[in-house]
Amino acid sequence: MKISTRGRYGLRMMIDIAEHVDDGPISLDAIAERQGISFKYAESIMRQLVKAKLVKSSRGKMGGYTLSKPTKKYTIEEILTATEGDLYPIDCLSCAKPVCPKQEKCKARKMWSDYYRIIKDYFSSISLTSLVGNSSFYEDGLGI
Amino acid sequence: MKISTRGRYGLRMMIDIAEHVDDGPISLDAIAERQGISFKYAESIMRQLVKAKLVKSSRGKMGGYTLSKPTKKYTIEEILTATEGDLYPIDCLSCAKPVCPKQEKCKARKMWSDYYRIIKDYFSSISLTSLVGNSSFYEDGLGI
DNA sequence: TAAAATCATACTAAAAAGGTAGGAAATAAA
DNA sequence: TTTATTTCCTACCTTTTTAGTATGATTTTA
Repeated sequence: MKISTRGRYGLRMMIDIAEHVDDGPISLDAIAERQGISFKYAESIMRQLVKAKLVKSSRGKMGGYTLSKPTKKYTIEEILTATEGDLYPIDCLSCAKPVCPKQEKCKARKMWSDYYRIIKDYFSSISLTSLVGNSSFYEDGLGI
Repeated sequence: MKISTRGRYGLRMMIDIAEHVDDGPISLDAIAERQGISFKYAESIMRQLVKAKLVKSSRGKMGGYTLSKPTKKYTIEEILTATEGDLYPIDCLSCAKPVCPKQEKCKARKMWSDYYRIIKDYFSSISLTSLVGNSSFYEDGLGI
């Protein structure tokens, strides 16, 4: 039930880009440096974010990464899904998986699907803006 | 963000004991057989449940496991906590861990602690009774 | 054209998950 | 009191996932 470093680092990288959104493309070098993540590991996480179309990349000198839409349009749900994979607590809730043979008899399936709905709604309700800069959502000083 | 087999199997084992609560101590052999879990693996999961005082054991011939309180008094939260470990999404929320040096600046801590509260409350609100037999909570036929 | 940047593939080490093995200790029934 | 049945305990093994590294190709702008 723990989130992995990919999810945590991915979120921090998105926050980092959002906080430098006015500076043009942000190089991975700068992001990895600021976030204290190795360049190579950050690179592999960034690839997931690009693949999920959450960030746009520009190559070559002066290149880097930029958000593909306004900060406030991002939800934490889509960022976590891109980096962690789906948020299902159990694989058998996924459409992609073959139907569990015990599904009809399974006494906990509804509990898990309700749980999934709750956490998905929760993360969908929080925008990236909430985690950026002096956000009101976090004005109590609690802090990833 | 996935639950492990220990959590899922542990829950099924608790349901199994609850469904045979009137039959005296239930042998692990019978539980493992019915649940399709290897005896040895079930044994190691059961040890956690005993340690957490969720079930009582009686040794020797005719021995086995029994609930240590009425079925309806169990919450899913305590069963998952016993088998999965704590439900924290990130370790730094745990009191047992040293305080994170970035805690004051951390922009996501409140998001994670709110998340923890939500899922803890959710699982605390569901009793084991809900998952046993022809329960009303699951009368729609959805099924672990 | 050279430096700075992303892109792509493959590999490795450490940790966690999942599962086994063998036997000791306790207890109730024969 | 013996024997079969049962839980208890420690240690170990295998597989999968996580976390991170290495090497080099490709693209682009100054």
